[in-house]
Amino acid sequence: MKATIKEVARLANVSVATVSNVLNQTKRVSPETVKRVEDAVKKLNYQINPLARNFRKGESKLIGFVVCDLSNYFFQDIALGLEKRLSRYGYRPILIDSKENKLTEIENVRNLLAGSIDAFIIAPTTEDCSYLKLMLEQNPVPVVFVDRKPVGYESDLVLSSNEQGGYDAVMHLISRGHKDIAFIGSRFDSTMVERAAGYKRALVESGIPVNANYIRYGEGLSLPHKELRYGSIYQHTLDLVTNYPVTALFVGNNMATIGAYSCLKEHKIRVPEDLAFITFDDSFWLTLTTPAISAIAQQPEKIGDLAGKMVYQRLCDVKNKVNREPQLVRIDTMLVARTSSM
Amino acid sequence: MKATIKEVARLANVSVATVSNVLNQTKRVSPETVKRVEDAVKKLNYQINPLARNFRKGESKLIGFVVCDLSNYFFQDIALGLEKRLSRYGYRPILIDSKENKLTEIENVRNLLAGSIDAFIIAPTTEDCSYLKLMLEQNPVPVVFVDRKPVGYESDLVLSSNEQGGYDAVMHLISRGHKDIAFIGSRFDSTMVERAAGYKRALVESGIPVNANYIRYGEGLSLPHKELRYGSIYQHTLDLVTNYPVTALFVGNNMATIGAYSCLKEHKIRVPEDLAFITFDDSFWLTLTTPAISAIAQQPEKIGDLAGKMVYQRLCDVKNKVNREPQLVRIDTMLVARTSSM
DNA sequence: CTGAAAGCGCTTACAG
DNA sequence: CTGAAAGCGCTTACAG
Repeated sequence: MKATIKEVARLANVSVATVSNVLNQTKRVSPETVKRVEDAVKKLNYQINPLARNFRKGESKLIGFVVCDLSNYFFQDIALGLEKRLSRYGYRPILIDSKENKLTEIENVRNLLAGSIDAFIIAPTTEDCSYLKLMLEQNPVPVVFVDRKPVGYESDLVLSSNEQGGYDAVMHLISRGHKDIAFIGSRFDSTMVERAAGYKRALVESGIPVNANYIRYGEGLSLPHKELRYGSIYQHTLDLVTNYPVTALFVGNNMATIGAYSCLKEHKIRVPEDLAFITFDDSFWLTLTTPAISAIAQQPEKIGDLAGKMVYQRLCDVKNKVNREPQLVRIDTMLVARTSSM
Repeated sequence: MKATIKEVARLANVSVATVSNVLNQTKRVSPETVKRVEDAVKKLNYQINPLARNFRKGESKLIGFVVCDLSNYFFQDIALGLEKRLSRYGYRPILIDSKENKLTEIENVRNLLAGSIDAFIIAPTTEDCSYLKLMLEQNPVPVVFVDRKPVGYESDLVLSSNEQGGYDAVMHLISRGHKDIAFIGSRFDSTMVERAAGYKRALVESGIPVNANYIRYGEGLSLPHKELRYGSIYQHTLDLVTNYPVTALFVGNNMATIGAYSCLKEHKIRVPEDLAFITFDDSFWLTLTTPAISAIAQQPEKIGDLAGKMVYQRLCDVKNKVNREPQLVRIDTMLVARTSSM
């Protein structure tokens, strides 16, 4: 059925070693021999058997992308960038959803590891990633983290400029005359804390006192989009607009915006007249709402691209027995001002 | 470093064949021997090397999901259902984006095939899938199609009840008193034609003449969400509301709705007062617009789940040398009426 | 019920 | 520059 390297060798009248060397350009082979081999390959329509090669080389060419919440399209966009980059190197990502559940994440990593993955890219569900120490001890593979900063496991890391993004969002609101500005993060984690830090810096620099009541965090559950709208973000939003004189709201990510904006809509809070609104994460539907929603745009595809680059570098380092310090890279964000904050 | 089956055999004082048989339950082994093997496995923390096993068995446990347009979240939701189902069988999907380009699709299939994929699930970019005949000739693997009906290659197929969904959408509009109802499909393909057929049946059954000017198709390009809004769908929408006395619009899918709804918003067409609106595909953001948008909901996760089931069945059939006719399965849709059509 | 052995299709020191 | 040969870690007839 499918030709093997042996048959190519026979037809070309050379050894399998030579065929392999021609195919992989691992050794110099005389031009005439190369020609004979290539002709035989063409004639037999030979294609290398990757199963055999991977087995032999002890690699799978698969990279596990373990995502805290795949229903968040932000991560799917990261996956797009990742796939594009990895395919250039002959690698493929395996996507797997942790559903914001630490145990699921650990189970996923364990499964992938047992399935002979070559490396990991992880958007962790919680900060504590010390479990990786034990799991990767016997079987060390490179890890690159994205979007959320891990604790307990030192490795490469790609993050957005969260603090600066938060700062830009709030400076924008302040420039529009707002002073009573609230922040709602989707959950209490390093990423949201960074965005809140930018929020605070903008206030402090502008001489506006920071009011602890104005800073909220949700639970960051992985819920179907439909249920999101009645979760804690919705409640925080309602509480803020009902019981506090806030005139502007900065929401920490796209998922939280679903809850917050649903609340404003249902309670007929006029945006921006009653409440100016801006979110982290740009999405196509932010222009289809009335009014269109302002955002601090992240660059998820770029994050994925870079993570792919970095993990490949590590893979090369392993082969070349090079040792480098873990790296932290930040990706810029950009203010996109729309009617909701104008 | 990592223990092999040989070491387990030595420690348990049995042959590697016996260890393999215990591990895979391929043969009866005496309880005492089983115990000895299991103890050895535990002691050495042995894990089977999937690379070796896959090579030996000639399978990769990977299934290629070749998607016409991954930026359409509908397909990402299918992927979610697919992944869940396949993981039960020990398989994993490899996602790959054809970007609505036939050549890219063919190239993707070729690449995956060279990468030793065990089967395909394909959402084809165009109807003509005859290229598969040649490519799978030397290396036949099961194929299941989803969402779009192929021509030139007979295989299993999972589709939504498009005709019925279109019918339901339009009957809903008619029940609200509309007679001048337009349809815009994202592109001219079998799926959109089916939805248009439901549209026509509803009109005919209600004694409303079918007006050819009211039926439009876009180009179905894979564009970034932001550019979609100024494509042909936008133009068709503008033409319809400007030059024809239409009072209701039925849009063929979620992507087209981005273009159509952007147009209505920009031209301040009041929905539903000036124009009632309903789309195919439900999405979370349809409730965040003003007004909320009615939809014929598909069940993408269920489609993915079923496609996974069917492809697995085929894989089993191949092993058991069973031959079955290609199967076509339809998944129900559901009317979700919101303010845009009320 | 158990084991010895062949072999899947490659890659890679090693020898010449 | 080329080839003979070992071997990666399994599974699977086959023999007993």
